[in-house]
Amino acid sequence: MQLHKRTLVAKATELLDSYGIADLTMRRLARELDVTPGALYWHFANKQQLLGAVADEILTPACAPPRHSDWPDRIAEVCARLRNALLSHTDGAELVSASFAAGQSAAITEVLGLLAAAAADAGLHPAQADLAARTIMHYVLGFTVDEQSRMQWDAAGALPEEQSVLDERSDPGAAFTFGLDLLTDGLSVRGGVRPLS
Amino acid sequence: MQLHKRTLVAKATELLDSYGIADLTMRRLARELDVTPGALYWHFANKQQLLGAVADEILTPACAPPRHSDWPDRIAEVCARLRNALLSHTDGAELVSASFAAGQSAAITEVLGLLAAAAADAGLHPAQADLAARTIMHYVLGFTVDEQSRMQWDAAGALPEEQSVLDERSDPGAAFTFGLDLLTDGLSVRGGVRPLS
DNA sequence: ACCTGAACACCGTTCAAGT
DNA sequence: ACCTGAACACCGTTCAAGT
Repeated sequence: MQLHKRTLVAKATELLDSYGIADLTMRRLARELDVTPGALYWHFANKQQLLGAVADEILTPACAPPRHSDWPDRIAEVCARLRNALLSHTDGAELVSASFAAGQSAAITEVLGLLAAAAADAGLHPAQADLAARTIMHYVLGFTVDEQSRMQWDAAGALPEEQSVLDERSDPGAAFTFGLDLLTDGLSVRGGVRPLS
Repeated sequence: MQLHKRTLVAKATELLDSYGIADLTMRRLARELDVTPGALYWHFANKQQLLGAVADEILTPACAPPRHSDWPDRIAEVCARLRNALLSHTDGAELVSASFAAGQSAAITEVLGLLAAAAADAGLHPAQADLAARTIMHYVLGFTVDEQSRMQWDAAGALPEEQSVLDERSDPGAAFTFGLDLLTDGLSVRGGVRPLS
């Protein structure tokens, strides 16, 4: 049976979910597909490109058109979807972060577009809106890489167990929202278009 | 002559500056020091730990006590020093970013402390100040990784050459300041302590 | 205490040659 | 067009044994 880009990406995503990014190697992927390592290079020029395709796969849910019309809600919605997408795959944040840095994912560019549009609605000039979008993206990726590495570290080791108060320190969701609100507040100051609240 | 941690770190930094992070391998470092790869593992438990020590070396200039007393100036000062430190070594941002994610650098913790103190002066509660510090750190690292990869990409290839206007799009320094101001504005909104201007 | 020798178990990538 | 075979040039880490 013939090999296709999509079967490659599907199996790669499966490997990622089961064993993590360290074990997502070209050789292992080839073995799992019962082909020679060289075969993969007919479909992808190199590993970076393959990882970019996996990043696109992971980010599909985050690319859907936002439901909210108010710009602060739209930013919150896109970022929440982004974080959820990253968290639903083992080492998802790390993989997407690497693909972002390498500029290998079309889906990341799409998400950046959604964020830039929201920033423009906040009143920023196009060039500033682009910068703001990248800033938000860096925040979400950085935060989620942190969060996920802690999660996976805790899942294997001993963790202090059950805090009584659910403040920003113990609840990652609250911490995420806090940092995002910091940026959103900054946007409304610089853009001049304040949120409805 | 005996091997010491500091000679190891010094040679590793030298390798980084000359050939980049991809060529900073344990085997190459050993070769350059005229020892067997195994010798390195007497001084460092693993590669991550060695890279953490290099990150500490890189970040030394960023750990100096800030000169400014006003909190927004202090944040700007620390972040500018941080960015400069990263930019003065090949792949410096990438290396420190990795050590941050791995939690292997004491110097990063120190810088986080400086930022958290400034955020507290802006009027945030301690837990919030810690989160704000991490948010700023994610921004600076993410931005500088981007900037540096573009720099090094341009240095080897063809670049469009000389924009006439020095706006945020063409001037990395202005873009950096813009994103940082976004966060600083957010801090003053949430903290209630507005900057002097 | 500090290092060597030698191995273990891998990597990404290329490319002539086959079908 | 698509894949195999086989190589090239490497990795990080471990550990008995030497000094």
